[in-house]
Amino acid sequence: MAQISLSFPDGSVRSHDAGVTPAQVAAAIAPSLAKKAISATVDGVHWDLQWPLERDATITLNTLADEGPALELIRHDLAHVMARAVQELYPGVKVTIGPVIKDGWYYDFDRDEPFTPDDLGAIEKRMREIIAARDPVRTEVWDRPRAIAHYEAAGEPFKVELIEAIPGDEPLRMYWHGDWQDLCRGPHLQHTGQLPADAFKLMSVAGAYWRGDSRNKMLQRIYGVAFRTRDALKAHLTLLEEAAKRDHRKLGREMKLFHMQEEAPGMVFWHPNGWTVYRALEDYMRRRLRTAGYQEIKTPQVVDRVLWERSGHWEAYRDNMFLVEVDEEGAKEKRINALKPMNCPCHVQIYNHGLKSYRDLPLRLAEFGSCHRYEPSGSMHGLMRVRGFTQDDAHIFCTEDQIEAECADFIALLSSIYADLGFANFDIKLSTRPEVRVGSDAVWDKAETALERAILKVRSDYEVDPGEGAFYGPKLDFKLTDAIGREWQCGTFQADFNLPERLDAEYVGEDGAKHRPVMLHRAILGSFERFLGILIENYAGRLPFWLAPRQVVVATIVSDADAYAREVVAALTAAGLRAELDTRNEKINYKVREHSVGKVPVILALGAREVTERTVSVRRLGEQGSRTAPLDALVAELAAEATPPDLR
RNA sequence: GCCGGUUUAGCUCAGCUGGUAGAGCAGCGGUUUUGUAAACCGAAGGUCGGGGGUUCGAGUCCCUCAACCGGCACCA
Repeated sequence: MAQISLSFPDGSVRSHDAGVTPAQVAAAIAPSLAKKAISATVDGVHWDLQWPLERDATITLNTLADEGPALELIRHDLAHVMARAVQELYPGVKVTIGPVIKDGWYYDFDRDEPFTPDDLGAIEKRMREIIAARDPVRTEVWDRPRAIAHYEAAGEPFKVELIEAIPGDEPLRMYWHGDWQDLCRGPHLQHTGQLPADAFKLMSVAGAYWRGDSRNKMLQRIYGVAFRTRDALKAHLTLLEEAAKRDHRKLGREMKLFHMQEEAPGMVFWHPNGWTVYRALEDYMRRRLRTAGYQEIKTPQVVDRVLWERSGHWEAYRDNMFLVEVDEEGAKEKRINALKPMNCPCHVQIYNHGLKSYRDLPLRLAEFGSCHRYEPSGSMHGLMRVRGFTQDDAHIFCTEDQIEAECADFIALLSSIYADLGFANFDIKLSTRPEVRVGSDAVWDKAETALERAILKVRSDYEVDPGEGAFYGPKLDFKLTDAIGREWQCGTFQADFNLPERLDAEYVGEDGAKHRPVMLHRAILGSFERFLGILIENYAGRLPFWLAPRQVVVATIVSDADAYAREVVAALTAAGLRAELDTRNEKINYKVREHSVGKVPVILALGAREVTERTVSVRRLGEQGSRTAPLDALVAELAAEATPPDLR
């Protein structure tokens, strides 16, 4: 029999018969290793202990101590164990897929009855029994007809469909956990006893469409989380609790920032505190855009359908538009208007006024554009996904040759703004040409390269999403993460070869002839609403001083300090600070607690001593103690701190 | 939009198998003048998300609509 040589991480090389399995290799080294091994990594590929090795390779034997492979296997095997538990407890349930995801796994089932929280408990219990049984994991390679026949006989139509979707005549791999069988590419553990019975938890059940398509049947998805140890699981659950405390919907209530109500779903009622933050952010953005060469404009909210017909929105986007019907006296038919869902067509109207020369380009028109979109009811989420929102929108009209420079400038501006606002890290995604598109391949080549090169000027890591671009041009998405780890698109940069054509935008070139400009849609915050939601969560409500709605609360300890407190508030206000007075008949402990909960960054406590000395006792949010400072010095200090980052 | 869950006082929540609603905090009135994360006493506060039905009787059971929460789909 042929020999193969296996190189180990410590540099040693061992010779084995071809076809040897990693399990046998481990056994040849030490019985203890054979026992605790969970998988191998063979030339960088995660390899099942049962899979034969046919040629020379570098090999690492993994144990539960190796976090990466261990977590992957634990989560993957738990998905199988859960599916087995479900089929044992609820005969007739059909299985589909169960992949590993961040922190855990899910498995989608087809069952007529819904799973209840009680069911989750029962399933977990059954899973622990399967783990305690230490059932062996076994694998075999089957050919396609056999696999299909098996699943047809077993009444598992989803599995049949999966097999049929696997390309070519690839052999299929079957896995058994005990007697329970599943189609799976592996790898898996040696036996269920290698699973940590106390380090996983079933979290929730949710609907999910078969193969992610809303035209398909809705299945029931059970989510689980798993780690290597009980402590790691507990740490994860604690993290979730902490994240829940940062939820902007909860903080928005506690900090009296905004509310929403049934009569206007997806619309925000901004309260004084929240609106203060909003305006501080808007003022900042206005300054940044002005210095970056943008001109601010304002366009109508309500626009006749004819413009939306011309722009193409009427055909493509009408279902998402709020329509306004106007019954004009004497008119033959009702006139239909729509609340603008986007600003672009209006911006082109401004561009189209007057003849533009190539010398006018690039022309950057910015608007804090209030838009309304009828979002699906199930997609709304606090401030993150709303029906009425304001974009920090702008459209750059330029030539194809200017795309790259404009994109590079944009990314630089966005990076600087994100940094000012506390986001050093964000993800960039480049979406390239889809199947159905407008514009020549030459133009797409040019635009995609321009975007790519612009990114590379700033950083090397970005994700490419082939085919996910808009039909009118390639785009960049800039994503930030919320408290619960969900990603939200904020910034965007989209090249558009379509709208200038549809709305007949042109400029006179150097050659005296008329040309079509390219239109670049771009936003940095995305929407003020979403961005504020993310800001609140990112800072857990403790906004930077310059953005804090109430920067200082002046709280009296005794009523004899009331007059002086009013004087202190006046001094702070005169220095441009947002200060509030609290002379209520309450103990200082009470006031400190209440304003701390309200996330006020600075509390000034005033008692008899401060009145006499003309000082203030300063307590910073999050700090335990306090310090005493002369009033004038403190006012100057805070005024400096309140300066927005771009004015420092 | 789809699946599941939830909706009781301003907020957080209790209310078992149907017998006509309860707590803490907040708010209000009073006492207290207080030194850095909740002083004390008192009175009050709810058509139990909307509508319909079953029943002698519905917060509780059924239907329906809505909003919200978690997913899925959507986010040209």
